[in-house]
Amino acid sequence: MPVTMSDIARDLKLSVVTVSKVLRNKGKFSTATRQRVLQRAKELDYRINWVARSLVTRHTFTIGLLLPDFTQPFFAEIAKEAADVLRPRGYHVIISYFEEDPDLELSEAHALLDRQVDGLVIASACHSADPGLFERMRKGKLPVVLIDRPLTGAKATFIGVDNHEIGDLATAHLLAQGCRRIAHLRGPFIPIAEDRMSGCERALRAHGLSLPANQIAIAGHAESGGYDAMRQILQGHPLPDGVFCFNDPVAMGAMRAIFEAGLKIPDDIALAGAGNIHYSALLAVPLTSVDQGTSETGRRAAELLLAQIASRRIAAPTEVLIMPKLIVRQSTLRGARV
Amino acid sequence: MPVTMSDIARDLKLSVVTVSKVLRNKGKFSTATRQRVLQRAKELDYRINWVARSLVTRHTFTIGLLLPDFTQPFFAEIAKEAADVLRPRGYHVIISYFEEDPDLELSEAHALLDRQVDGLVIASACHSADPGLFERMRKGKLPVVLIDRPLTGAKATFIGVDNHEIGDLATAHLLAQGCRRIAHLRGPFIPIAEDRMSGCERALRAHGLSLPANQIAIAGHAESGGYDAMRQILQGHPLPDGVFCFNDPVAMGAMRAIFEAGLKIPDDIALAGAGNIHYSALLAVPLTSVDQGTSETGRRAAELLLAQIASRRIAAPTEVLIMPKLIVRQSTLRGARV
DNA sequence: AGCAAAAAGTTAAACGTTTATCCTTGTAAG
DNA sequence: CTTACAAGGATAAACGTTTAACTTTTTGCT
Repeated sequence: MPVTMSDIARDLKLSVVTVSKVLRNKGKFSTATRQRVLQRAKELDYRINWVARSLVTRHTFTIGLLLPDFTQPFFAEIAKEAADVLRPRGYHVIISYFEEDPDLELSEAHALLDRQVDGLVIASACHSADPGLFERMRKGKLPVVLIDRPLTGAKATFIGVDNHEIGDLATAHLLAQGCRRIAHLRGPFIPIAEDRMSGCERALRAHGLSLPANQIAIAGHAESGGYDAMRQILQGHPLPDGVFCFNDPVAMGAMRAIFEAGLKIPDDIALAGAGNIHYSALLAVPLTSVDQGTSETGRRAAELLLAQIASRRIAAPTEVLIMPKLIVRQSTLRGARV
Repeated sequence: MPVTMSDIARDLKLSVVTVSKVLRNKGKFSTATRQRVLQRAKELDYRINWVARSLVTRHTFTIGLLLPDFTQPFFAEIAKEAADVLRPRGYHVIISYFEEDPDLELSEAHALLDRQVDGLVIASACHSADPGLFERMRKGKLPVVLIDRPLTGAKATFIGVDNHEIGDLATAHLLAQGCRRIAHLRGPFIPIAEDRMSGCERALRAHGLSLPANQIAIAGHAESGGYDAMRQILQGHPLPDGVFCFNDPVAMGAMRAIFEAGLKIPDDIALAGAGNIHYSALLAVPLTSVDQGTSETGRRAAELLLAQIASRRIAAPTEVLIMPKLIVRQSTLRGARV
């Protein structure tokens, strides 16, 4: 029913090939036929069928974006920045999220490949690369960029933040603010959470302190987890005077728990998060956070992917580490008291 | 290079058609060949090529989602809920955002059609439907669901919230809390913003009050606009004792401006927003907001679209109006003082 | 045994493009 | 006046499926 090239060709008594060449402006044809084709195309409101074109060119101009959860501001911004880079080059983004479920992640990844995406950006929930998936991508010479969370065993380009440094920066700042009993609400059991925690420990050791097991609670990555974990810490004793949280949503949950306990931030407990999401500045107490260069991550991931696609070969796996920046706000500002 | 059906067919000395039928489990074949095909497919790690299938079936199992900005929590949640409904049915979502730019919106809409999406969900920035676009969709019998923002002149299913009621609910609540000088930080010049404002006026009239022009400021839809608009109101006189904001981000900006002016919420000024976004509960003063049923919107939009696709015809344009709910939090709680 | 119908496949064509190769014609150089 | 080559275009095949129509073999029933 929709207008096709052969409609134009028939009307103009030309071959489809000539029409195709004119519309792509490739090959030889007279300016006369060029005009006729273009005009007829406009009259009929011709639109190319990308499915048909993709089948023969083996190029869909489509990128798969596989994220744990795009209602998290961090990932939403990644998606936006990536789309920003991709769109001017004619690419569209197929988005897929897997709610931190490794099985779903795997099946969605395959589904995106089945749709013949030209490349994949993945922020994985898995610890290690699935051999089947990566074998398939290798065979298909499909460009991949991993973001945020590296995948052990994956020979792929990775771009993320230095998570060690995040833990170190935040903790060192808490120490500089005079905190001496520091607790950590840790993330899930994935490398980036381990790194943030060990960065925290590194900073403590540098001050001759340590992170005792009873000052660590498992919060996961969401607000509710932060709330629960903080309540757990508040049961314990002695109470911490500074808390470093895996990320900002966790810190928000912690904030809620601290308020409920009738304590003050930062006076009783100083609170630091990570991620520097948009709303961190607007919270009950504006939240000190470690910025992880979200927009740069999304942007560069897209650029690296496009570069791989353009070069028609899989790049030697590179690792881009973005340096985090501490953003100090009220939640940790209690004036240094050595 | 990738494995195709003809690879399987060749190995098994069958025709491609038989392989195709087995893999789709459609048509007649013996259980013996069924086994052989399935096993060979597994051995070769065969994956269907959706581009090829789509070309002949004219069905891509792909839905276009056209949003103003998916870093806004409201739209991110819409996207998530829609994807949640769509995925179990085998659909994927191509996401596209246009930063409130009508030209970009139009070209993106056409680009999605060029990719042969099976349906479109649009939260438009335009006031009225583009005849060209809607003509194309009508001709192609392409299902569309408009969400959040209706489009005058568009004969399409619409699902959104009763914006009149939002303004009414919030304002009536402010009045019930004893506010008597109510200001409004209005959104952009689009129908939903007009409705929220006129709902606000309706509630005021019901109390024999009005919304004077100097108590209205244009905030747009973002935090920064809310900040500027509130500062403008704070220049004026008399100061309001209650403010209804177009949405929550605007209210957050207003909150910032009010604090900067050294005023207290809700004692000096009560503040109400709309949208009830996730972080509203975690702000400096937890924000009273009007919930607009975001997740229901996304979910039902997807369901309505799937229903249209299944029925193979464009539904008679229906309008689904979701009733908003007032969520009272601290930012307006000052105890009734008649 | 005879016949219809079902079962199990096959062949041909189509979906809407692009790519590669081939065929005319006109023109300029030798 | 050839010859060669370029310009402008056409034809054939391919991309990987599905659909429709057709053939052959088997089964069931009387």
